[in-house]
Amino acid sequence: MPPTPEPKAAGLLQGTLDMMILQVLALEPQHGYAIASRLQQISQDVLQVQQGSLYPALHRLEKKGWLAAEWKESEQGRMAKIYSLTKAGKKQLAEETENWRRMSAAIGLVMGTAR
Amino acid sequence: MPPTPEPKAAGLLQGTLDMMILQVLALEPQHGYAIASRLQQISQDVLQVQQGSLYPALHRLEKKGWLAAEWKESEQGRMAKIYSLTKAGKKQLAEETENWRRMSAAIGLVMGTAR
DNA sequence: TCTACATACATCATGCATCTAGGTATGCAG
DNA sequence: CTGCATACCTAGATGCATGATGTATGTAGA
Repeated sequence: MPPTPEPKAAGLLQGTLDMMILQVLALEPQHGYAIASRLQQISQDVLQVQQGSLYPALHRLEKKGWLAAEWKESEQGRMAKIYSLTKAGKKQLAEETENWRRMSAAIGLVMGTAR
Repeated sequence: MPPTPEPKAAGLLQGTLDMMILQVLALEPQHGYAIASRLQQISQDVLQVQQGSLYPALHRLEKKGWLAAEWKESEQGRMAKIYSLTKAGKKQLAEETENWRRMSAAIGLVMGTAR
């Protein structure tokens, strides 16, 4: 058998995916597939974004006007849908970030992880 | 109109309620209503646990064997269902706490809140 | 006494984000 | 020509939080 299956980091925290997508796009426009890779990479493999979560999220955000999409060529020389933050998306990101801070701080208080 | 409606701290982070209930009960056995009050108080009013979330969660946790329930008199002199952590619940709490740390740290990395 | 409010439990319908599992298509390495 | 990484997508199931609603009791105040 394999060396030890590794518990495998479970799913995402509900509600944080949208925020993280906005954050990644705030740095630089990206296509979906790349966003997922970035998140996994930045988080050192803790966050694994399933495609079945990713694409619905992108469509959700675009429909709400936080994102704009455009077909372009990716770095690998293929067509890809490049997403970028709209002005409304930037505002939304600020709001969600602030809310995350409040929430995680509150949970920290409960869990005795203050500081 | 009222002085300013106050944005009102939105709901909980999906998946964190179970962990927080376990944590509160790790300090001292409590009945449901008191658990909700504690959480709100400890979090300085950021976390508002709806009864429609609370009681299903308690039943969920009891069914899984993390909690044990017993009818006793509350401090206010009424009958109340007092919940306490089982041994399995203690183990579960440790696991969920560890997972929360990993997750929130990972999100912190993404959001540039490392530290 | 009557009313309102806090305590204390509970369920149901709804909404919604995520996951699993499937599918299409292309380009490149072996 | 086979497999893998890239790149997009959807459908169905699951599971949790919410809002609404319901019951019952004790107590403070009018």
